[in-house]
Amino acid sequence: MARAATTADVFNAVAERRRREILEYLDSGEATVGDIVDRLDIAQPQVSKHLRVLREVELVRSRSAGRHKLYRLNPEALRPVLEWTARFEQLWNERYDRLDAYLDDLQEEERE
Amino acid sequence: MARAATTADVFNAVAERRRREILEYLDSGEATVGDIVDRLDIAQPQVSKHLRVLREVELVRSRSAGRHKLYRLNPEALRPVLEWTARFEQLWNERYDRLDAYLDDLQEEERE
DNA sequence: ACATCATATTCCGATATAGGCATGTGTCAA
DNA sequence: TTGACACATGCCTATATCGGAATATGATGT
Repeated sequence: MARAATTADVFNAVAERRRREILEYLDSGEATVGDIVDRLDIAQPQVSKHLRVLREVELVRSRSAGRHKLYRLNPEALRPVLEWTARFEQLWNERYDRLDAYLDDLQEEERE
Repeated sequence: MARAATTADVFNAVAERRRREILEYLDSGEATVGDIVDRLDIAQPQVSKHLRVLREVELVRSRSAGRHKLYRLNPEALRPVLEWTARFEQLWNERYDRLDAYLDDLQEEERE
């Protein structure tokens, strides 16, 4: 047996940097394959392939618009990752703070 | 180029089911390689290999105790995953609820 | 020194990837 | 219909995985 398919689940799909970058970009709204190609400087075929993987795990959805295809993020599909990760949250915060407080801290750090 | 190494970052390390299971098990405290073998029913060599990967990305630490080796979770290393995933959180909740409320809901669901 | 227990490493085979490049499919406009 | 544009797919190579089996390393007790 080899490594699990990238389409096996969201964890595998998201393990790839490029795909994470694509998702981050789509965070700002619908985008065309060409938009992604230009913005992230990835060859068009690879973008299409990555989008295929992301579509298979439901991380993105698409709709056709003329000869373009608009891709949009489906963040719901990331739930399993958040859920799984969050179960360990209390462990790295000895005072068992709530997660939102933790996230607030992160935002403050980013501000500096 | 092939797929990124499993030790390339935490995302890749955590993409593997077995490794996630090992981390979940270690959530309950230090454990021996043998403990993991027994509890998760994975062959010993594969457990050692998985632990190697997890160690390389700092997700676990180890200490020797006689002829045993005790592995413990280092949840800090999961931060990048939580941070990255959390940035999309507001998107899957139209009312922009706080994340802790979201988690509370999850707990209730699990209770049933 | 030796046998034993606990863990790590190596070799193997099967599989699947990501990127590069060429090509196919589909849509629009003249 | 033809050409141009947007996107998808196929083929190829290099690489890295996972599991299984065998073996190596390391510590313990006698």
